[in-house]
Amino acid sequence: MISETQKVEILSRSFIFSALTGEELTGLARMAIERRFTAEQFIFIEEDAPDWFYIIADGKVKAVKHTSLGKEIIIAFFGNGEMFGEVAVFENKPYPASAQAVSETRLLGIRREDFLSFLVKQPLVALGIINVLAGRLREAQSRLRDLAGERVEQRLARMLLMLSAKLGAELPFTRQELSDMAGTTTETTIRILSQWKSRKIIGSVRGRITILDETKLRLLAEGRPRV
Amino acid sequence: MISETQKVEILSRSFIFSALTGEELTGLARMAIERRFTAEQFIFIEEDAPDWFYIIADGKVKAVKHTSLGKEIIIAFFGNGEMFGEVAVFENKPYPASAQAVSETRLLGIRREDFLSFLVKQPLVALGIINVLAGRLREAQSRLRDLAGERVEQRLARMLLMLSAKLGAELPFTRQELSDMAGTTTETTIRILSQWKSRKIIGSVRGRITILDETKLRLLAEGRPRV
DNA sequence: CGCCTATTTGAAAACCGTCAAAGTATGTGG
DNA sequence: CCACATACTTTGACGGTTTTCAAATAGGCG
Repeated sequence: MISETQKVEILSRSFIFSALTGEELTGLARMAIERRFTAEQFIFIEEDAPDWFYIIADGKVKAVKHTSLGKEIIIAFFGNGEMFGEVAVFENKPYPASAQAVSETRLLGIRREDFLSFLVKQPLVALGIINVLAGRLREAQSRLRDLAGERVEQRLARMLLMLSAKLGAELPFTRQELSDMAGTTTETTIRILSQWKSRKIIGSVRGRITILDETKLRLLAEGRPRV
Repeated sequence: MISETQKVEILSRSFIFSALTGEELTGLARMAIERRFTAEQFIFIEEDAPDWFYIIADGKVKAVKHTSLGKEIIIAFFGNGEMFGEVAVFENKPYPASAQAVSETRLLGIRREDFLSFLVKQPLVALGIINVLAGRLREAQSRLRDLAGERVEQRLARMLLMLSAKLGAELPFTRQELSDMAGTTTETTIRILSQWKSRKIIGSVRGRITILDETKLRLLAEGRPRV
């Protein structure tokens, strides 16, 4: 169990609540409950009822969908201070994807109705949410373009660049995860990354990839032949 | 030139403004100007400055992006009463895609700053926008999964089902447009649609596709072999 | 040390894109 | 009303990219 003060502290680190006063944050904190998950544990499953809106206090969560043959596709990763589950909550429809903890994770959960009634009184928070949703749509559209029209090598290069823009040059992902994000297979990802590794474009150790030569990666992302 | 009353009438047909009073609509109408476009004409181009937010009064608009080799990818279609350009406007970053009129189109355009200052005073409109953005994210995520993991035949089936859920069984698209949405080529689309046509799953005449057997299409979308 | 997961490599085949050419509607102007 | 231009549709053959299947290696943790 954590204190109200700690909840306020966690909420205040989230972009969408940055405009709130201490008092408003306290009001929000009173609606929030803490939930803990271990690595691999599911927070909700696609098609579940949209009862909870979440903010990550500490940890990492992935949103996944599955193809008709059961292949996992990673839709997004979320880290500290980020919200998720919002699409379902705002539409009042089942969650469009499953949410799974990637590592030990602490969340603050707020009930759908509580959060919506809070939201109508907080136009600035609504604007912040609009901003975040717009950003996610922009990213989704970019990925749609890549998946619909680019080769695997370019998709992987773009994926690494997108991730490193958000997380830095050290990327804590396995080849499997990268494949599930780029819409390809582990084997293909390995073949391409091995090549890049021998050309000193990236470095890697088990479950961790480092971008060494961003310039060359950018050329690969643009599909210039024989970089 | 159209009258204020007509603008109010057009705005009132839009979902996001359904909560507004006549007076509020009039205020919004005063900020809006009418713009007309002929088929094929570009309303804005990817990377343009995000100066305008648009509502479609009458017509049809597509959002397109291009791959590194120049192939066109259709991100979305918008029809009467729908907004577009919002991602750029809310993030205050360049438009993430180009917007092109598909047919003769009339728009209402509102300047970014005008619209944002209107928005902070209208929490219900903000909630409506959140709702629309959430819906678009849901759709984008579903397409991401399809593009990343499903075969072309299944992608086409799903695309047709998604479009028909929105527009009805009569779909005004060419095979080229369908290909650009499903991330494939005209030839492949034709080969698959021809097969479906001979199996009476769809019908088609130049630039128009009719869904005849939705049940079978659903099975194809799920990838059941030999339906 | 031994297990489990991540990574690697190879070979064969499937899927789909590419290229080339031709057929068929629709509309236009003479 | 016909002839032509244009865009959409169709078909076939070929080949490349990527998946699939199988098996082996390597690194980290209890």
